[in-house]
Amino acid sequence: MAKQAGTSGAGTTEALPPAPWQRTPQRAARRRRDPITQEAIVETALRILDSEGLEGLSMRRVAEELDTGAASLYWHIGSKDGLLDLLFDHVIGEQQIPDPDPPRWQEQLKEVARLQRATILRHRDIVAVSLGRIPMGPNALRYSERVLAILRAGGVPDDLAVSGYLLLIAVVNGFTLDETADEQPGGDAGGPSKDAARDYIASLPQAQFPNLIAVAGEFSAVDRDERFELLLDLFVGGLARRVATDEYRSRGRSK
Amino acid sequence: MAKQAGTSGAGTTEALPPAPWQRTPQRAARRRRDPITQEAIVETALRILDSEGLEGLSMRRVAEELDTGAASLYWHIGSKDGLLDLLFDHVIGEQQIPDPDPPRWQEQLKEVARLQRATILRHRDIVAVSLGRIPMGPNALRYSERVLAILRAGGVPDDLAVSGYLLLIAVVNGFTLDETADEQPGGDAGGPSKDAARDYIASLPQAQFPNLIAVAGEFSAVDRDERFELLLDLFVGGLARRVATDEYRSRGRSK
DNA sequence: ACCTGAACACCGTTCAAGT
DNA sequence: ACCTGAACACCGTTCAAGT
Repeated sequence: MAKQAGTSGAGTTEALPPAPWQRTPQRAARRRRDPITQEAIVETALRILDSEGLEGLSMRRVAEELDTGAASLYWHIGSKDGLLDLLFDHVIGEQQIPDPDPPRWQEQLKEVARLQRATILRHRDIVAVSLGRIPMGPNALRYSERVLAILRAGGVPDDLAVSGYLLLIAVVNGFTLDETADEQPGGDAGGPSKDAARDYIASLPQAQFPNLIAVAGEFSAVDRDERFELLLDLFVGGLARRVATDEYRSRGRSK
Repeated sequence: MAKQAGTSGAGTTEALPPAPWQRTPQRAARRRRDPITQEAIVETALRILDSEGLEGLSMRRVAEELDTGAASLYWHIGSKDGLLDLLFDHVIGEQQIPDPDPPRWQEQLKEVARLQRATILRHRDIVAVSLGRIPMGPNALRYSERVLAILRAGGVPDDLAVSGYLLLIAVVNGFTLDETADEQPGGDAGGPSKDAARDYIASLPQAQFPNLIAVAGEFSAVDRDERFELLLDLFVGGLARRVATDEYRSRGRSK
């Protein structure tokens, strides 16, 4: 709580070399280096998001990590909301979408979905950041381009390609949103909530909740990876069948 | 910005009857009545959520609407987070799930999804509230019970019923989450972002974004209701086919 | 061109004190 | 049992001022 000299202080110690007996706090080597680029701000923000969650991500916290005051950030980014825009696009850029391999478009689409899920699980609170944001940054555009390439190369007609693309990312978002709600606490070992929920359901009045009680065991029986694959099967399978149906219909009509 | 006398004031006007020439601000009649029940707090919070969004929903704002200070709320609710729990469950309670009609289970499941979407669109920011929350309140349990009843009465085996139920609400959440991102501004007439996005995409370098540009028109062509119905078809259709497959497989194995 | 300290108008929450 | 004012430790953002 007390101010540590030379850590977040006023800069009066700048000219002094570090006294050799002071235990240097690990990253002290950076010390007033790299002149606060926009990129450095985004990377710092992402690190804080991962380690402390969206709650812990404040301008003051980012600034502290960069050895400055919060006000200094506003020359590089317009606002916290603007920073979150950059953060969102940065994370989208982490996904490496493969080149189209037409006969494998269904499997490739599933790969895209698995990649999205993995990215969200790696940066759990990013889905909260994405909430009110339309993905329109440079990385988001490249991402869209490459996913659409897979669908169109696979022979999916344009209207279904767009709807399928938009629905897929929305659906994966929904799944992981639900999934990340389960274990909020940062370093909590084991999950009390999953089994606790099952026990709680089992203790409910039988007369009022016959169905819920009957299936209580199933809530924790299927694991999440399996459930995710089921979702992909339902969705991508349905999309493929739709493509086939439309092809059949338009062939029948034109010939 | 200036304080209006007698509207959010300190309560010194309590004994005075309302002067007949003052235009009474519609609900001024309440005036220091009902002794701040938990329910009143929740309802006030929901009204603020709807009119001003989650951003505008602060303890102080809720208290103001109830003619008190923020501190007074803490005797009735544990914390703001606790209030959001109550708010979430309250909104879930708005959904009226029909009694099972076994042969119509697929259509009924779609109805459940449409109801969920309508509820979210009626309280747009509720999806942000639901973010880290596991639906375990009394209304959520009743809701789960009734949806599961529809699935099981329809002959869906327990494991698929649970997965199907969980996936459906997640998927609808994802869809509406995406949908509500488009027009954030409160009373904005017309949507600039939809067409603006299309125009922006059209202005991109052809060489880098051939697919995105080719389908630019499709982004705004299909309307949201239609896209939502497509999602329901893909999902519920897929689930039904899965049920049939499993039935066939288990019959084949046992006989 | 880039950074800073101090201030403004907010937050959620606590706590001693009132009735 | 219920409510209150004042305070605490935070926010995002602005702005005059420094180099």
